Amino acid sequence: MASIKDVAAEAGVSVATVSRVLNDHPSVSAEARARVLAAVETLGYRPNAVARSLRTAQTHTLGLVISDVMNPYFTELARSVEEEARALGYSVIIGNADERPDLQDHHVRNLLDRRIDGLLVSPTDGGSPLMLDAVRAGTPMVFVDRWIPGVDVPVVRADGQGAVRDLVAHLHGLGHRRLAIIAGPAATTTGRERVEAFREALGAYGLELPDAYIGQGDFQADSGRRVTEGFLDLPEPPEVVFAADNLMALGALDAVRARGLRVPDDLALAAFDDIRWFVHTDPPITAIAQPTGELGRAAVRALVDRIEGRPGESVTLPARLVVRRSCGEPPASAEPSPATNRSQS
Amino acid sequence: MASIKDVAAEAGVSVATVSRVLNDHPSVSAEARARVLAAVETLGYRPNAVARSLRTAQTHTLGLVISDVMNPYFTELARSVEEEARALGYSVIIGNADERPDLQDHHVRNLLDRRIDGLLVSPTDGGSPLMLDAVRAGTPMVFVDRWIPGVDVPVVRADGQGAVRDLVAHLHGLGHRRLAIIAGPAATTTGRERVEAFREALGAYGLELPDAYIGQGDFQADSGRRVTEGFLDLPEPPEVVFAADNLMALGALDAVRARGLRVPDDLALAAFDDIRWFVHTDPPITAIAQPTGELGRAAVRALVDRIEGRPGESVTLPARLVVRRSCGEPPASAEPSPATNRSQS
DNA sequence: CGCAGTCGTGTAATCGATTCCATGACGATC
DNA sequence: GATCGTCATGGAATCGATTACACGACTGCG
Repeated sequence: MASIKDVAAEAGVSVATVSRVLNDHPSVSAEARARVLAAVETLGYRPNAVARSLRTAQTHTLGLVISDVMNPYFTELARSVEEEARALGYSVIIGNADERPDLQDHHVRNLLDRRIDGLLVSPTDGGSPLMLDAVRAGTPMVFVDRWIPGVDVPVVRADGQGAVRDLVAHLHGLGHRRLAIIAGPAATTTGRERVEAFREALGAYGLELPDAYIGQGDFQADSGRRVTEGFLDLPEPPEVVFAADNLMALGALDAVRARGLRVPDDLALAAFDDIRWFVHTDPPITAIAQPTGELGRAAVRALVDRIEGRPGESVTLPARLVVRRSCGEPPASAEPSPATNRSQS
Repeated sequence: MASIKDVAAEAGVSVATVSRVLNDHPSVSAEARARVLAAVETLGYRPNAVARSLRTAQTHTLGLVISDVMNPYFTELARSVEEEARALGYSVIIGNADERPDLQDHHVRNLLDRRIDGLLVSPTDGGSPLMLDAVRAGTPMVFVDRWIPGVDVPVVRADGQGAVRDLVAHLHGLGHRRLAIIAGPAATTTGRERVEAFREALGAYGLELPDAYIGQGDFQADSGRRVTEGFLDLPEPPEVVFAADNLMALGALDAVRARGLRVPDDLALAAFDDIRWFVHTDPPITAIAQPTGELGRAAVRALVDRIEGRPGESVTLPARLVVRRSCGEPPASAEPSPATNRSQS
């Protein structure tokens, strides 16, 4: 593979001149520039990003450590992150933590070793020493979706409180009184917050959220199945299950189906995070939709701001309720088109 | 950030000794080793992967250029690729081509500039000059899922022919005679092959595949919707639509639903690529399942073989039919459990 | 006791870029 | 015509690692 020296030799100039042409520095004669460009062309030369990064101490790369790529919500987040980053001249390296703190640390370490310019994290736990060290060392960082309390890092996330209130209003209106939730890991902010928002919304209707109706999940389908089975085995099972993410909703659906029961007749179901397939499930699933693409883009902008020395601020966007049929009688009118979901709030 | 020089100074040895300790080279005294490790500890030193890569001309990184991350099939592929690569001591950088040749080239160029050790590609088109140049230049490469004919690169893929035959047998047995397909782009091997396999399987039953029953899709949901609408507008619409990937099946479902029609009564539906949600759609969708995880792992092994100087061979694994209810009367027995899908062949 | 071989260590070259500094040519100004 | 500034260019240092080579100390053997 041709190096800058080869180009310099071919063009009959010094490496300094080649470098200047490549970085279009003003003081290069038109003639030298032409000769260099011709040499670049004939040799098929491409600058070595590794060498360049060593010298400039910049990689123009962002790290994205995500809780679980197989979760469509995070897949979409990753996609929007990459798009916005590309638009701003950065590449993205994704690390999939699979909801495992050890894997998360592995990826953070790997990304730091590669000297990425900044880190976007959706933390799987309450903050490992490694992550806290990275923050202390001044690594530009932004949290997205989930965050670690008490750490001075901008957070870009959706606020589900209003939507959860809308959901509970909807459920209450359908006559449901025994409402249960499949929570995410207590170590995550979203795991805790969604339970709190739910409890608070129930309180407004004078309803309780007993411990037996709080199932401990881990944001994976299997835990949704397991928790739902537990709910169904209760002497007084809930009438509604609210899954704190879409994968646990899938598991809940599996569990209900395995018992030969039906949604919503035997058990109503709602989920946090809307995905395209929810329109076509049996029945279509009522969900709380996050502005995922906008979150990803805002997170990248905040991170790049930090990297380039600007403040980089936190952003909170509202989530919204999308009513379908999984909680009971269909809404007044069907969704106008399969492509767009109707919001009720 | 501390460098190897700082460690050397702290430990009172030369940088060479530090490097030897770090790469556990045999000839270092126990005492020097201890002092170096202590210094590494107190400084929180981590080797700079950029500098190391420059010197060793190895990045221990694989590039994965994938057609579309939002497609669950590719998401799963990416996940298994990363897992196997990690097990073999490599990291993976993913580039999402979004089915766009220009984006694909962008990512290939970017990865090449970063001097990745090898490239895993699921080509979106018939092979850009850039990609062909990379092959010619000797970049270790392996194609996965799709490939470019006439290029000497190992291919790891699933063979769907048997499963497509099984599917057509199933459809024929249900009494369907007018079968249509939503094809993928003709520039991709999977786009062409699936049509050919379908045509051939139909032939075995004396059935034709008229041009009107071949819809041109692009592996994205919108095209599935558009093509299905076209089919439904035909004077003699097909009885079955076979979508060449799961996203186009989603689009087909949208289209059928928008007309107020039902699957399978008004139009039967089958898809290439099985995903977890197909169990819970209305109705559950009959699909051809690829051994996705095994494909990803095999592809990484082949690529790493190439990188480390071993041959690196092509692998073809069989896909299998998973019968559900989207084509007509349910199979003899229901799926035994939601977690495992029953194969019929 | 002397010589060869082994072992631990340091010096310095190297990877491929960027960039500071020096130099020479040339034009403008007084 | 001397002086100064600008411009194009090249030489060399530098980033942070790895590694070939040299060297001194020590061991073992004849």
